Amino acid sequence: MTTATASGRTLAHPEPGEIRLEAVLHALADPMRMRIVRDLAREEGAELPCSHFRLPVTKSTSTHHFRVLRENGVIRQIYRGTAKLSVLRRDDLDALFPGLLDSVLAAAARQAERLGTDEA
Amino acid sequence: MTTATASGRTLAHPEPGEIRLEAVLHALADPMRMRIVRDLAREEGAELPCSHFRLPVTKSTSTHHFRVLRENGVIRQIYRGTAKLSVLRRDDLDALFPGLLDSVLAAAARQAERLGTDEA
DNA sequence: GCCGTACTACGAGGTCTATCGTACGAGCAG
DNA sequence: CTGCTCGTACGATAGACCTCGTAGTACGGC
Repeated sequence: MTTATASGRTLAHPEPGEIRLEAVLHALADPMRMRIVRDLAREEGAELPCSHFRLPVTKSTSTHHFRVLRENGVIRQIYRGTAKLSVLRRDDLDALFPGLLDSVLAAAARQAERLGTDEA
Repeated sequence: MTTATASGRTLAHPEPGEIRLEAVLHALADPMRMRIVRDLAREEGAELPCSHFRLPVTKSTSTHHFRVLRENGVIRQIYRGTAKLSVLRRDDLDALFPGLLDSVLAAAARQAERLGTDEA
C-alpha cells in the first residue's frame, strides 16, 4: 500500500470516461509499450518503478512510452520518493472494455511463444 | 507492378503465420479503419465493395486504408469486375488470437454507444 | 548543505502516416 | 469503339511518432 507520501507532484490521468478505444489500441500497438504492459500484468496489482523494466532504449524514450501509456489510460503512475511507480489500470479497462485487456494479453503471450520473442 | 492477367488480378495477403499482433492493433487503432472493420463485421462473411463504405475521405485515402487492413491481415480482398470486395478475416484472426476480434468489436460498439458516435 | 539517483523537459533527427489531387488502367453499358 | 464508373498509382504535404542527447528538477542520504 503506497501511503501516499504525497509530495505534491501529481500526474494527470484521464478519467475512465475519457479513455478512448483507439487510444488504448494505439498505445498497445507498440512493442515496447506492450512489453511494459505485459510485465505489469504479470505482477498483477504491483507498483513497479520505471527502472524495473530493462528496456533496450534510453531513459528519455522510456519516459515517453510510460507517458503514452498513462495519458491513454492504460496505466496509473504515482510518485514515491525519487521513484515513479506504475500500475496497470485493469479495473477501469475491464469496466470500459470487458475482456479486451485479457484477450490482448493472451494474444501477446501466444504470439511471443509462437515467435520465441518472449522477453523477461 | 500489377501485371494483371485480365481475369485474375490477385492481391498479396499475409499468411496467417505472418500476421503480427502489433500490426493488427495498429490497423485497428485508426477510426476510419475501425469503422470499416465494424461495417464488415456487422454483415459477417459478406463481401462488400469499397464503395459501400461512405467514408468521409477521398478515394485515394480509402484505397490506402483498405490496403493497410489487407497488408496487416485484417481483411481479405478480391476483384470482381470493376469492384474490389472486402471480407473480414475472422477465421484466421480467431485462430491466431482467440477472442481478440470479438472483444475489440464489443469495445468499439460499447464506446460508440457511450459516445453516440455510432455511424452507419 | 552537497551529491547521487530517478526521472523529466526540451529540442532535433529521421521515419512513418494520413490526407489529398491528378493521371491512369480495368471492366461494363451503349 | 466511346464513354462511364471503380479503383490504383504516384507525388506531395503536413503532422505524428520513436528515438536520442543534454540539461534540469525532485528526493533522499551523507
